Amino acid sequence: MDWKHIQFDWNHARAFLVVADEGSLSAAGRALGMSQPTLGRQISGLEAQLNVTLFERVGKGLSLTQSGVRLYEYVKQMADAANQFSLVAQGQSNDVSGEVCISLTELDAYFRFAPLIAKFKEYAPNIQLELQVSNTISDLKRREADVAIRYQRPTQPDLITKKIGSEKAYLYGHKDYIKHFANKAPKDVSNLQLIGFDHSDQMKDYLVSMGFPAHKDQFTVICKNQLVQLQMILQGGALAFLPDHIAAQYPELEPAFIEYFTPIELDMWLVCHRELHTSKKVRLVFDFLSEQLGF
Amino acid sequence: MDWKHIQFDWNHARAFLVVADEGSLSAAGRALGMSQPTLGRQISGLEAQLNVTLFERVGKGLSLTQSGVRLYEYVKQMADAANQFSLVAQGQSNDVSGEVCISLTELDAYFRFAPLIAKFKEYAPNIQLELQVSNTISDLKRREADVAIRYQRPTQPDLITKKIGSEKAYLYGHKDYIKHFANKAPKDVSNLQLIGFDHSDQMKDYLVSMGFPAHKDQFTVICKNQLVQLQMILQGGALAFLPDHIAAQYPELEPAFIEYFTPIELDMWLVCHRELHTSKKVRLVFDFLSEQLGF
DNA sequence: TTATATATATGCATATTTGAATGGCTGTCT
DNA sequence: AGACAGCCATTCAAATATGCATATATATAA
Repeated sequence: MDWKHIQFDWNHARAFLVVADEGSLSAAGRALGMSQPTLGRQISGLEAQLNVTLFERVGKGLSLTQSGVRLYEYVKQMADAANQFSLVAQGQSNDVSGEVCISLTELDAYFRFAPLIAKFKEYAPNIQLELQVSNTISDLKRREADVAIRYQRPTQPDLITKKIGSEKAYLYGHKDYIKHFANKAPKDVSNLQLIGFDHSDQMKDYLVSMGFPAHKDQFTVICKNQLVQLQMILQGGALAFLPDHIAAQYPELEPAFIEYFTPIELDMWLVCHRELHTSKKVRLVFDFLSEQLGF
Repeated sequence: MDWKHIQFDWNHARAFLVVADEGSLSAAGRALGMSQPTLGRQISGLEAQLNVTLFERVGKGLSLTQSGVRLYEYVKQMADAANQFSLVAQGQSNDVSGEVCISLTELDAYFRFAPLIAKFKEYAPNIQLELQVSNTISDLKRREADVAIRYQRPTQPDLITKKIGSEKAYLYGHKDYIKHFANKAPKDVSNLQLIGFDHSDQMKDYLVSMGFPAHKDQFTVICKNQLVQLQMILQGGALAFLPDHIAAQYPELEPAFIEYFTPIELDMWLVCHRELHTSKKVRLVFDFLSEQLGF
């Protein structure tokens, strides 16, 4: 390997980037927590070492020369890599260790989080995760979980929330079952079997509001566990609500009465205690989920 | 902009890279022109700052930890960008200025070099180029040119040579002209008109060796200037040798007797005085041409 | 085992880099 | 015009990083 081309002072390169972005030595100094003379000397040093004039000193502030503009691109690349480096280093950091508890739904745990665990292990090898898989909303205030994925915007003011996505839910069923009432309107279909979420009338009322004369008797099964619901509709013989990104993974599933319904729109929120957000390990998990699950 | 993630010491990151590549602090010190204790302290400093153990001290030499392996990728990226930075900086350098004389053929000047001048201006704004366009081989020893593109390997020992490509030359002509003797063998075509390069019998002898009974009388025009030759065969009525990459730019040109000839193979050499190669400006031009025209 | 070569770690004198203070310059607002 | 705010350059003492000399550890080979 030939190292002679990387022998210039890399910290000076960083100074160059920040000064170019901030527009002045003073501003760069503030942004970087260094003094203005230091930045000035670093820039001069780099210019001397490279024999290139990077800035034109023009009264108030500096401005990049043409050479500076051309070189900017490459320090930018260095900084991007440095950023990644730092980010990954944070995860590998020895003092980021311990357990973090995540509350999420069965569907998210199964379909969204499970594929990420290998990546997470690389990202933060010293953190152990506890998954609290349920559809009941855990109480972050009582520390039932450190981070939660929710489908309703939390109202408590002392929580940090971040919208990380949105999805649509349709009424899905096995295509063989749906075939029986293809082209029919919901009101013309009798004896349709539904799988309900709980004993509340929420789902029934929603269907009725869409012009579907649903009745309590049609709820063959009531089950909060969405994975079980999914398994049931895969067997055919009943319909249930399912987010479309999950139904898309099963070619045998099809939406029912798609032209009669407006889908249920659900926003996906990442939630965390305000004070926990200052904890390195929790923050790391929060950021990881936000980055991996986000838009 | 948020700079807090790039606040670690970038020079320490470089130390990390070199130590990882060289396998030991001492080797890295030698490679980098620094002392072994310095490298050692830089690595320790980085480890302390990131709170990550990068190396395992294992008797003789160090070896990367798992965290080190993961982070290596990113310092590598930093170094790649740093390399680019340095390379471009060299071109922008104020002390790389002056005139450099390039000797090349008309075809290369016209077709290969002309498209590069804007890029070269960016690459080295302070260098002025003089092009010596001719097909006679300039004498680099007498400083008739600083850099030359040649199609014969130079034999003088005090020249730096680098093979930067190879091309094939066929006998080309306008397709309307070639139509007249389509499917005929060269020996069955009488009165074919050729454009010769000089008064030597080189071209004639080559054609004869290929089973083409060429005769001196058939050389309508003798002209060393290849651009003029090209212009003439574009008018139709004669054939001339032309590198295929140039003929490819003119759809109206077609190779003649392609199945009866093995093409002339030409290697393209970049040549430069051995002592001139230590001159920054000449070296820069040499490297630029090598990179831009090379394979 | 012992000698050797090569590695890392440490103490210390020296060289370099840094920040606070200061002065000078430029553009802006009243 | 004059006061002011914001910037860069310089000075100098203090903090920091560096290299040399050297002590120590570990493989390899006689």
